[in-house]
Amino acid sequence: MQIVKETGYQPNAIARSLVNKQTLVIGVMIPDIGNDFFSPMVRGIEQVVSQFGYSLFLAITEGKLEKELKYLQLFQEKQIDGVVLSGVQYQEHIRKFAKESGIPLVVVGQEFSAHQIPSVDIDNVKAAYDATRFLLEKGHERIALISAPLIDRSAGRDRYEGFLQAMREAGVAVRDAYLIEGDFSPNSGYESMRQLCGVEVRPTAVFVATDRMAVGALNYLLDHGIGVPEEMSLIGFDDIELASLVRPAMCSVHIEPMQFGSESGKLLLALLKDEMTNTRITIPHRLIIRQTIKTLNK
Amino acid sequence: MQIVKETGYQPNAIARSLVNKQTLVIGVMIPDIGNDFFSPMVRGIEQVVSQFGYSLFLAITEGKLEKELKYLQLFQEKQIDGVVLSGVQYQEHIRKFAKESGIPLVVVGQEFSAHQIPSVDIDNVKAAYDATRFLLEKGHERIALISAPLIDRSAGRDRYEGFLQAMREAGVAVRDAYLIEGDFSPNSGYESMRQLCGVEVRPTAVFVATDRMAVGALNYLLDHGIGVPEEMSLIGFDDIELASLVRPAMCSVHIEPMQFGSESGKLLLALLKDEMTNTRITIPHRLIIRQTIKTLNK
DNA sequence: GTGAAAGCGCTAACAC
DNA sequence: GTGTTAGCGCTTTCAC
Repeated sequence: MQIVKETGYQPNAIARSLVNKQTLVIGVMIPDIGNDFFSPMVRGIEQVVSQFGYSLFLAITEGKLEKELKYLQLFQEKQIDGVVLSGVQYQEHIRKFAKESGIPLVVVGQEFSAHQIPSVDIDNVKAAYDATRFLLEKGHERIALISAPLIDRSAGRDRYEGFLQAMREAGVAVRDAYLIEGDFSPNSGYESMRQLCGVEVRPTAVFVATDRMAVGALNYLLDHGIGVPEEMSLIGFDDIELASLVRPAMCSVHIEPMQFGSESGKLLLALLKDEMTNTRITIPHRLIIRQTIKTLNK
Repeated sequence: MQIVKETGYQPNAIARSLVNKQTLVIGVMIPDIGNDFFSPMVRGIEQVVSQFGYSLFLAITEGKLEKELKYLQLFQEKQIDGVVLSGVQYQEHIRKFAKESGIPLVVVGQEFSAHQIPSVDIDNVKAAYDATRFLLEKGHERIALISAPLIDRSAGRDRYEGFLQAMREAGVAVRDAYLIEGDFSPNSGYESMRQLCGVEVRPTAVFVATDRMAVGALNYLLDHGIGVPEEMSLIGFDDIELASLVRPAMCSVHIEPMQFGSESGKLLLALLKDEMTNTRITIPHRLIIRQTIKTLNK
């Protein structure tokens, strides 16, 4: 033991992994790291798995299929113990990976449970329903929606459905001109709001499916002297820091990205111990009321 | 080869690494991943090293010494090929690591070159000098500084020095009450601005050492009906997306965090091939003029 | 208890 | 060229 200290001996984890068939590393595959959802998520994963000796292998795909495939293979070659992935474009390869690799896998923020893959997500349709309901309760009826791309199941389709559901339930019709599809960027929010303001009968409120687009929408109003919330109410989704930093501070649907990470980390850890399987975890959400919603007296 | 396909054979990179003494992974150690500087930096690293077959091992330290030490050791145990680190608190251990581990290392956004460690950074004092100089040229003389914590060499001390240097050179005195030290948070910017507005002779402009604090400062002004830039000019530093998303859009010193990553990736790659050593790379910066600076006629 | 040996899956070096 | 073997640094097994 004295010799160990004197020579500065460091055990070789590679050799150990070779015999133990366990690398103590978990792979995290995401499209982008500079993102208000993915980066706290990664932190959440790190926080829980590091307590059990695991470290992270980061796979940034930039949303490219080729990189997704490359990293999926790398996960196998490097004998990764488990993987959590999010924001995947092409589900087919993931399913194949899940079946053939034998590596425990959990998916975050995406619907995969139909394929027997454990996942953690929020209830997007319920959350969008809640946001819309809130606008309705404040007396708004001419409510528009700036949605995320509808090919995106969670942020796009599900939130779109939740919006429609609330409107339908309240018995208020929604005009086609009030339904606009953005592309996630602040700029698309800006342009969508420009369109909305050009409609003959302008809406009194808009639900924007992501905060980044909502800030763009807000900026259009600010830049054109349209009072918020006096002339137009606004509620976003995600409650990223930006929502509270902007003025007027924006109403939003709060979710906790770090919680997605910690929950998926826990799920994966359980999978690695062969405990349970095929679970689906739903993270709670809540409305955050700030300055961008006006109460209308009908 | 047919058999290979039929059996779905995957080579075992662990075994390969054991004999090759090369893991093709590079370690990235940062305090926080949800950060407008670190996350694009990581992306920059990934983009260049992935082209050469390397992947990333992510070490998130949360600024804790214990985690820094743990990961430094893990880097050795896991036979990481190279490491890039940023935002390190305790330099002593890094130096020791650099000398004893034999693992190529590059440091980003921090001054380490005195210790023979390759680094990439901007010229913080020059950048702060330029920002201050710009304010001076616009006719301002009562200029305040909201600095980052002065224990931080790059964002704190260096930018502080650059500010003073420009003021001294212009021959304009700076009052003690105009020098406030923030803590990086938007809220500290908010409170610092409150202090500044309470001074008998209010400044006409303030240079804020980071955009996040600058947004806090801006919000104080907005919340208290103080016109920006009519009554108070503002320039931030970093040019994070937030700076352009806020209204009025903020002037800032632009740096390209991704470039820090790609440059450090290139440097590390060179080190791994035994090309050069002990280099120091300086990333250029530039002023971004938006809506928060007023021109004064003296 | 302490010590020697086998083997994890690969690559390199050596034969044939 | 094709085939065999040694050995990377560790853990586990088996003998003593």
